[in-house]
Amino acid sequence: MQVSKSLDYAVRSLTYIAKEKASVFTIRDISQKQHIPQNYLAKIMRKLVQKGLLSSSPGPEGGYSLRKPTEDISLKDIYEAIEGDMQLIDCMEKNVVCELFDSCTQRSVWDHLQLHTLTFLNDISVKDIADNRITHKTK
Amino acid sequence: MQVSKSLDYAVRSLTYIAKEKASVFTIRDISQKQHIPQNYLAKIMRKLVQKGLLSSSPGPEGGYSLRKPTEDISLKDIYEAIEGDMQLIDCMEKNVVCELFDSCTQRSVWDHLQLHTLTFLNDISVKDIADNRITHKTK
DNA sequence: AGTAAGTTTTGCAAGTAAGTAAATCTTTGG
DNA sequence: CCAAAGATTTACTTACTTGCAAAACTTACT
Repeated sequence: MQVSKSLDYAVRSLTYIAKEKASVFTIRDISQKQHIPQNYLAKIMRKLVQKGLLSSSPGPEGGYSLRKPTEDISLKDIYEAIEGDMQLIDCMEKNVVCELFDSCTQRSVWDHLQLHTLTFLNDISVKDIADNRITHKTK
Repeated sequence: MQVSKSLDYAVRSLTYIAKEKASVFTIRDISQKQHIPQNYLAKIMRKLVQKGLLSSSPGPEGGYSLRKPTEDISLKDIYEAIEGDMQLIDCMEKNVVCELFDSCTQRSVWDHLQLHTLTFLNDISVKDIADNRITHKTK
């Protein structure tokens, strides 16, 4: 159970963007400041663009910029942009009716953990991180 | 962010053991009943033995048995037996003083999530799962 | 001593995440 | 139109997880 590099890089990049006042950022800038491999970052940014978190434009004066205010971008949004819908485990037999289903008390444990985690991620915005204000409201 | 197969298999196996009344279980039995690849399971069981959750003995009448009551084995114990200490992310530069440390508001987000997750795992025992009683006390 | 039932170890193959390098497309400005 | 600055895409390593197979070790029993 690990947060992937991709997700960490994505959050790191968006937080960087949130902290700076500029409106357009290049891959080179972000990758240098945040120590992220440039071509790898390019792929990550692409996903963020495709999912509508960022817009991009090539050419001089080009780069990436935010599509919405940073308080409206949650960690859950970033997670899903990068990794797709969360699925903490793959059920034993994919796309097949699971023989073990009836006796599977297992499943609900991971479901609970997943719900917990999603709630946690949903409650934190990029702005919260940029402002270093990440006390999670445990309800 | 995924629960590894290894961890899922480990929990599944221990839960199976907790549910049955026998005192000794063979790899073959567990792998057949729980649909877990036999040789892969062997490696997992080995870890559980090394970490003191199970004892094992070869030969006829041999197999694996519990080292302590199932209510005293938490998901956290199993996690740590299989994966080692939880580390949701590897810091940017391993074993090196991180240049970004001062401005790294990132880190504490993952620390919070990790703490959350560990608390969750620590509150659930194998017995809880076997008895299908996994309502987590969100405090 | 020998054999069967078990665990334990070793080696290999496929799939995926992470990283590296280079080529290609797109816009801006002369 | 041309060139430079940028994003985008493609291809190739590297390491790790998962899975598979076989060999090696250990105990109980006859």
